[in-house]
Parts: sequence; structure tokens; C-alpha cells
Amino acid sequence: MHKIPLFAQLSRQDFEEIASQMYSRTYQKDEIILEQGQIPHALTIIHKGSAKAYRITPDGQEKILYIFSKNDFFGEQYLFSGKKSAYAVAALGPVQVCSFTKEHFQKLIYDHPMLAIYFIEELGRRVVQLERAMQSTGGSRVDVRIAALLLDFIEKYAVNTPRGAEIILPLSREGMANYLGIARETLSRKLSVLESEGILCSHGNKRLLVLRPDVLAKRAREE
Amino acid sequence: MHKIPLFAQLSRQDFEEIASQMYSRTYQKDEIILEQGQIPHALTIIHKGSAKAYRITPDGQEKILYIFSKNDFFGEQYLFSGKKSAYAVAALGPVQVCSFTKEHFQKLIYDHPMLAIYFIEELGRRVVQLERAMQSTGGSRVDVRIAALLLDFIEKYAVNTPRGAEIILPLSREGMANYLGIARETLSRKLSVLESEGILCSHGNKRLLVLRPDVLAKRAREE
DNA sequence: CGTGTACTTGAGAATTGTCAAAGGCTGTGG
DNA sequence: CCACAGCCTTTGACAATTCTCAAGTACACG
Repeated sequence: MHKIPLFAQLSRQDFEEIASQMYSRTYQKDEIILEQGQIPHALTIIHKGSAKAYRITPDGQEKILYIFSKNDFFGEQYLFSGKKSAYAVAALGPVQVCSFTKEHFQKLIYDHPMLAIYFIEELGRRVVQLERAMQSTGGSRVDVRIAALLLDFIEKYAVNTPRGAEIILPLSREGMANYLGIARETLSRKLSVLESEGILCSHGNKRLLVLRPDVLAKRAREE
Repeated sequence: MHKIPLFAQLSRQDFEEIASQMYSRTYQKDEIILEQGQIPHALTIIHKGSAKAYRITPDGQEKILYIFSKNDFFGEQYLFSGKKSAYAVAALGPVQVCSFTKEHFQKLIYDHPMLAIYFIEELGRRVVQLERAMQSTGGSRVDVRIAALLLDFIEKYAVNTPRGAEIILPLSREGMANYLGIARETLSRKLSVLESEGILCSHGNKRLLVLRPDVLAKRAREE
């Protein structure tokens, strides 16, 4: 718990104080951690596992906005403004989270202005990430976006094997297609092409062995 | 200057202090306000006019990420981290800005934790805006995105006329198409269709009279 | 009023989405 | 340990959308 980067810079004493205010909880796959339209009452930090943030559109479709994994947090932008959450968050597998209530979070920020700055930086990072995603989603070919997603997954969800990086997929094909904003079938086809090109190798539905990350990187750059 | 929302909550005294630290400047159309890859030395607030934030991709293409207008600010996410800006900002017409140096900004935040919270809220708003943009860019038909853009423009750049809202376009067709992530020609065609449907009416290349914003709003909702 | 730039329109090519059916994986229960 | 049911995934064929290239037109500015 003391490894959470958000608090890495705090003194031991401050840290103890904060730790005593946190509460931990686990969720199972598909359990809702935060509902869309609800006013979040806490800041939630993912400690183990991963979760998806998604919006339900007026016509009932789901659109995934983020995949949260270890050390990502959410709920912070609503803690001061008291607005309703624009998205829901659901566990993609067993997830362990730590939470702070709104009151504790506010007190924390007032007592430790440094943390406010950390939050500004962290939000800035998220903005940068979204900007990058926007850029590729908005301006690029589907192949490029897929390459970028796979590279992202290698960083976050892969284990090294003798033959290359093996991604333990946090999402089904359907989820990935949704996240990329394309049809399930299109993703299948593109992955098949990558497999026939010898760039990757599918191991069942939940694992992807990436043999040539260099080729993917090259494609992701061609925007 | 005292109307900038960012400082609306400050006392007169604090405000005076801050105002003395700001410097103002104007830019002409196409002048670069912030270069991509440069380390911003200041927080910049748009006071008059509008500007585009864009990235140059490795193959030389430009992709517009934001249109900044009055009271929008940029540069804040780099002031603490010291990272290079991921995008450039250029004036779309005559622009007047106010800036703070990094040092003044940092001091400001340390002295006024409230402002830090305001920044967190503001960044949160930008994240929400990006998330919405992501959702429509990633998952929707082009018609829906165009409708959403026009509605956005009505709010920011329109003047009321007896016949409807007249948008003074901050961007050329090319710029709008770029922002939407579609081809210039596609945008032209879609606008022509909207015109033939009697939803809008083109006045030269820089003005659009929206006759039926209600129809656009209806379409923007159908995601 | 002319000239250059930006915009519109057209036609065909390429890409992606949709619908339908077949194939493969996973987990349960015998 | 095997068989089966259900669901997810893949593949195919076709339709719809968008892109590209090319030409013609309108606009804005000098």
C-alpha cells in the first residue's frame, strides 16, 4: 500500500495518518465499482487487477473510455465539484481497490498542498494520454490504432517468454473492439492478418504472443 | 482581466498581486504561441480570440486537438513536471493572451491552495470534454460528430440573428475536417446535405447560419 | 476586377460495418 | 476424463460509408 506513487513523497507520519483513513475492498469480474450518473463519494485507487471505465450511450451501447490498472485512480474530478460521474467503472476480473472518502481527500489536499500539485500532474498525464488517444482515434487508420493498443498492452499486461512478450488480455475481442471504436469482426480480421504476417500468435482467446513488437512499433508511428 | 474565472474567487488584494505578475501579449493569425516539443515557461490564458492546439505527426500531417477560446488556458500540465509540450498552439486570428511565468504560478499555487483545487476542477472538466470527444470520435457516425461540432460552435462562436444562430467559423473547412478526423471533401458533402435539408445556410466561407439547432441536437444525441 | 486560394462536386477505389453461419474455447456435469 | 452446451470468435459475402484523385466553381483579398 505504501508503494502507491501518489503518496510516495509523503513522510512516514503523514502516510500513516492517510493509511488509517483508507479503506480497501475487492470486487469480482463485472461488478460495478462506480455507477454512471452517481455522485462519487470517494477517490478510488486500483491496487490489483484492472477495470474498465465506460459510458452507456442514449441508445444503450457501451463505449469503453479507459482501462484502469494498478495505481490508476478515478473519482477525483468529481470530489470537489459534486457532479455526477460521466462514466461507470466495472471490474474486468478480481480487483482490489483502496478508497478515500471525499472528506478525507479534501482534508488531505488542504493539509498537503504538495499532493494537489501531484494531482495536477497526474491529471495532466491523463490529459496527455487522452490527447494521444484522440489523435490516433481521430486521424489514423485502424491498423495503426490496433498496433498502438497492442504496444500499450505489452507494457501493462505482458509477461516475457522465450519467444516474445505474451499479453494476458484484460479484455475480450469485443471489449477491445469497443475500446478502439471498431466492429468486433474488423478486429478479428486485422488480428488474423497480423498472425499470418508472423507478427503475433494467438494462444486461445485470452493470450497473445507478440513475436515482432518492432514491426508494431513501426506501424504505430506511421500516423 | 478580473473577469477571468480562474481568479474570480480571489480577494481583491490577492488579485492585484497576481495581476502585477501577469504579462499580456497579442498574436496575429498563424503566429505560434507555443511550439511542440518546447518546455513551456508559462501558463497562458486566452483573453481574446481563439487558437488551435495541434500535433505534427511523424509524417508531417497536422492533427488539431483543441480549439481554445476566451478563458481557456494551456501550459499548466508542464509547469511542474518540466516536460516538453506534446502539442503546438497557434493563433487562428488576432489573439490576446495573459501569461504567468512558471515561478509565479508555482508560488501562486503554494500560497493559495484553493487555486490548486480550482485547477484540479478545471483539468477535470477538460478530461470530461476529451472523454466526450473520444466517445463521439471513436464510436459514432460522422454526421453525429459534425452535429456535435456545430452545436459546440454555436455556443462559442455564434451571434444571434433574427433567422437563427450565425456561427463565425474559427476554422476553415480544412481545419474543421482535420479536427473531426475526416477528409475535407466529406465535410463539404455533409454540410451540403445539411443545407439542402434546410438545417443550415452557408454565408460565404466563414459564416454558417444554423436555422434548426434543434435538429442538430437531436442528431448529436443519437450516438 | 482579376488572381490565387479555398471550397464543392463527381466518380471510382478502398475500407469498414452488418448480417449470417461455421468454428473453437471454456466450464460444467456426468 | 470426456462430452456437451453456451458463448465468444472467426470467416465470408455484401452493403454502406468514407477516402482519394480530379475537375470545376466560388470566394476573399489585393
